[in-house]
Amino acid sequence: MITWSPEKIAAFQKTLLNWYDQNKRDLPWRKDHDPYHVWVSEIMLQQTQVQTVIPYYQRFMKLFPTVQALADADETQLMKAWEGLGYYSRARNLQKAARQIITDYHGEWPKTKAGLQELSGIGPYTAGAIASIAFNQPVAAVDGNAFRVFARLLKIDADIAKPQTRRLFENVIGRVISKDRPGDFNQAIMDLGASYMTATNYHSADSPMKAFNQAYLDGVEDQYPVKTKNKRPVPVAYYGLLITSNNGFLFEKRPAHGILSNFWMFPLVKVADLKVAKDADEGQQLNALENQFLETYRLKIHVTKLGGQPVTHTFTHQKWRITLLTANLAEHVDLSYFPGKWIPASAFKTFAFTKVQDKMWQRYQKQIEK
DNA sequence: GAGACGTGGGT
DNA sequence: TACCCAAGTCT
Repeated sequence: MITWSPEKIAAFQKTLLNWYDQNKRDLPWRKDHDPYHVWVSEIMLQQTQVQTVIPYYQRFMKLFPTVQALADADETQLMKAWEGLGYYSRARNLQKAARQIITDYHGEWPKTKAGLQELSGIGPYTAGAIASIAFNQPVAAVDGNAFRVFARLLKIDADIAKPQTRRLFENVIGRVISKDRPGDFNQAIMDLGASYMTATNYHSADSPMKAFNQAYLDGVEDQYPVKTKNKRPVPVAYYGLLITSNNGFLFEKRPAHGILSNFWMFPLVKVADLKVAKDADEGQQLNALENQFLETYRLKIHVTKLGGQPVTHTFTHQKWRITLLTANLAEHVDLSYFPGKWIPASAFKTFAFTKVQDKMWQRYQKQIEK
C-alpha cells in the first residue's frame, strides 16, 4: 500500500514534527504526559470537539485529580461532572477502569497498547494514544483525523466507516510513525487534521505537509477519505409528563440499558406503545395514556396538554418529538408501583440533567410563566 | 460487523 | 431543514 522510501518517510517525520514543535496547540492536557491526564482527555475527546472538552476537563481534574479520587467518586458527582457532554457510558467506563487500575493493577498502569485495551472504555484508538503519548510506545492511534489525513496523503480508497479498515491504517501508520517521538507524531497528525486537513473547508495548499499529500497534488482531495454515509435519525414521538405535587415533580429512573440509561427524568411515554388504533386522535391517545398509568403504576392522573410546540431533540440515531403534558397529584399517593420519586425543583441542581431533560424543563417554565 | 450511544457546531 | 462532522467504544 505505502510506497514511500525510507528517505521520504524520514523527511515526512522531520517536516511534521518541526511544524508540530512550532505550532502545537496549547491544551490543558498537554502540560505533561501523565497517563491519567492523557486518558481522561482522550475519553472526553471521543466524538467531541476540543473547545467543548476544555472546560469539562478542567472541572474534572479539580474534582478528581487522581485515579484514586475518580475510583472513589460517587455516581451522582461523577454524572454531574459529565452532565451535557453526552455518551454517558464514557463516564461510567472511566470510573470502572479507574477501579480496575486500583484493584486489579494495584495502581500501576499497563504500559502497552494491548494491556491498556483491557481497561473499560479503552479501545484501539485510546490505547494507542495513551501508549504513545504517556509511555512513548511506537504504536498507531487511529482516530478520525488519522483516517482523514492518511487517506488523503496516500490516496487510500478503503471505506473508513468499515471496522476492518482500521487495520490497514494501523499498518500504514506503523511504517511511518516516528520511533523517537511516537506521541508527538500521533498528536501532530491530529493537529494537522484539525487545522489544514479538516473534513470540510480544508486548506491543503497552505499545509506544511502539502508536498506529501498525493490527493492534493493530484487535485482529487475532495474524493478522500472514502466513507459511507450515516443513516438518518428515526423519528420517535413521545408524551413527556410533568406531574406535580406538593412534594415536587415526579421523576422516573430510566432503564439500566439503552439511551440515557439510569438518568432520573420526567416520565416519557412512547406514543407508539399506547394501546390505541394507529389512526387514533390525540384525545384517544391521552385517554389511553391515563389508562396505562392507572393499570401499570396504579396512578390516577388527569393530563392537560401544555401550550407551545413540542420539544424536539435529535440524537445520532433518533429524532424525538415530545408533546408535553401536565398533571397534578396529591403528595400522599402511593408510588410503590412506580419506578420513581418526587423531586422538588430546588433539588434539580443535584441531579445530572440530560439535554433533552433540560429542554423539557425550560419549556415547562416558559409556559407556566404565561 | 452493523447499530447503539449525546451533544454542539457548521453549511 | 437536514444533513455532516468532531481525539470511538461496546454489543
